Amino acid sequence: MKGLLVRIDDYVQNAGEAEKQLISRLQRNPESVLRKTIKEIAKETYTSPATIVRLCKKLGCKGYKDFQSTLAYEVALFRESRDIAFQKITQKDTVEDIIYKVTKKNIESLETTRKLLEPKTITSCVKLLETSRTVSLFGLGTSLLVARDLYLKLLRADVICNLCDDWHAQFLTARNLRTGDVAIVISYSGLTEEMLQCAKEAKANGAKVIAITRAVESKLAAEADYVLPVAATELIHRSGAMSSRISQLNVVDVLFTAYVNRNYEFCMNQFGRTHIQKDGGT
Amino acid sequence: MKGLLVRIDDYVQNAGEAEKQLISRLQRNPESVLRKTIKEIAKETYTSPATIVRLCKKLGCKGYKDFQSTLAYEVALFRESRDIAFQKITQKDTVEDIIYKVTKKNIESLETTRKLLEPKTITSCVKLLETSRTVSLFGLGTSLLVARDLYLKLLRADVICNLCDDWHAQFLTARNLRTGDVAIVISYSGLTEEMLQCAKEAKANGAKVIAITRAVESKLAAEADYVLPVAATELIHRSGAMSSRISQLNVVDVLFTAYVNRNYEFCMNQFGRTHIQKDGGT
DNA sequence: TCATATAATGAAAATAAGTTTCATAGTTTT
DNA sequence: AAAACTATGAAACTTATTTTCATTATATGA
Repeated sequence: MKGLLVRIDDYVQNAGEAEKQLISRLQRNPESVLRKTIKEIAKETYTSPATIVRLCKKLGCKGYKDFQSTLAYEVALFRESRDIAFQKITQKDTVEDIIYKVTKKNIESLETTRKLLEPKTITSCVKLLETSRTVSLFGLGTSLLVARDLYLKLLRADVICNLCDDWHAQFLTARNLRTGDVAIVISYSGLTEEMLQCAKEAKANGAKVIAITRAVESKLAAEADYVLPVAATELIHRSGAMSSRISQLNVVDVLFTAYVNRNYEFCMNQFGRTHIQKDGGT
Repeated sequence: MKGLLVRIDDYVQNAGEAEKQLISRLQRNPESVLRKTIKEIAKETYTSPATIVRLCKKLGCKGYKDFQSTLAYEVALFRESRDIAFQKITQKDTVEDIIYKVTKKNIESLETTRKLLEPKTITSCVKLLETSRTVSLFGLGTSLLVARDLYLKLLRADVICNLCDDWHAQFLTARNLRTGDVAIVISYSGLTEEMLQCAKEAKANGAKVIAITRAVESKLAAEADYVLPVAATELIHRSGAMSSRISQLNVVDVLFTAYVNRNYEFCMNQFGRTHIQKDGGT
């Protein structure tokens, strides 16, 4: 079920005069509604309790009380997510502050990335992975680390894949692609010239291009067949620590998990074969 | 003001018999209280509406209604943060579920890692980085990606550092360490034999060892001079997607940001010199 | 021990809140 | 222009919450 405030917004167009008054009041300050009785709201908006109850029902609630508690829930979540809003790190910050702020920023970035991801796009990408002849990965700098992470995962699932460390080799890989291949190009900014070239080359050769990049101002996004967006975060600090790679890894997790879930039997069998026995992990 | 549930818990000791009944009911399932009337709760607990209202007032609310909405707010926040833990990914999950659950799991892992990090340890590690002759990084598999991330950061800050891709070369590096050097060993499980060997070798040669590893069952933690713990998460899925590397990156962010903050002028100057101009990022 | 003060509690009255019904006025359809 | 429909608020009705007050249990001190 959609959020209540969204439903209110959707309903405006069908609303009568009194209802519009009400909705305007609700939207102006949803939070204060929680502390008011139905009569008070009726008085404020020059409407009647009956109209209010009717509106609540139209919005899918059982009545005014139900409406209030649904709204309370929503407002609580909203407030929580605003809280997170970024506080810059300054030189005055203690180490304790830094731990808190850096982590918060990374969490915020994950939350935002989650909201950007569209299930349909993920599904399309998973299908592409299933049917592709080969999967080639592209990335430089920090994004190369993300590419490597995905590479390790795909390897375990026995997806035929390819990743070169340096750009020249990556470009050659792009040159050799053909119809039926998939290129996954990773670049946070979406502006790295080398990556754009790889994407164009891949496309020109008939391969499908999946980009893992920020949504805004990304030339790469414009080139790609499918875009898996990550939150456009600033630097955490002028230090250059950035949340983008964490969001990118989250996208990789989602994509790969979705892939495994659709190819469960096969993948589980593969994981059994590729599990490194000697220790518990890395 | 403390949370309502905390206040309830504080009050138990002063509570009368009927109130104890009530409190026990409230604590057992706070959420369901939101959907019940005062009479229903009274009946359930063999008490009376009067007693309930009195309790609400003792807890700092204006009455039962006020109590309910305060509780609603709290439950909403609580649910949002607790929800996370128990949800395993199953084959029935839709892609939408996967996006949600994977992200939540990663966020949970960051939250937990934040709680584990001790400011004092970070401070000690930063001091070590400042005074060390060289910093060598150790990691394999996924943890090698984390090591590379830290390597890229240290490079930019002009910290003399060292990272080899393969284990043999890493081991040789450990052999060559001496007093005044720092080894940062990254291993999620803390059980990887190769990493243990590197840590032991480094220590034997007089170098200080910082471990980025999970706190529990980690042999590496026992070897290290300083432990930067990450949350001990399970796999997100049998797929092998794991939150640990994201938590490890978060630790790297914290450590590096703290380092930069203590060496601000110098680092900013360096960043100016090492900034790659041609594009906005990777 | 027993009277008395004190605190805890529930029944029931009083108040307040929310919901439904119904009449009316305005609007659209035929 | 009549009929049907829609939106609305007043008022009746139902339900929920709060307060009052009498009762019971418990502790205190003579």
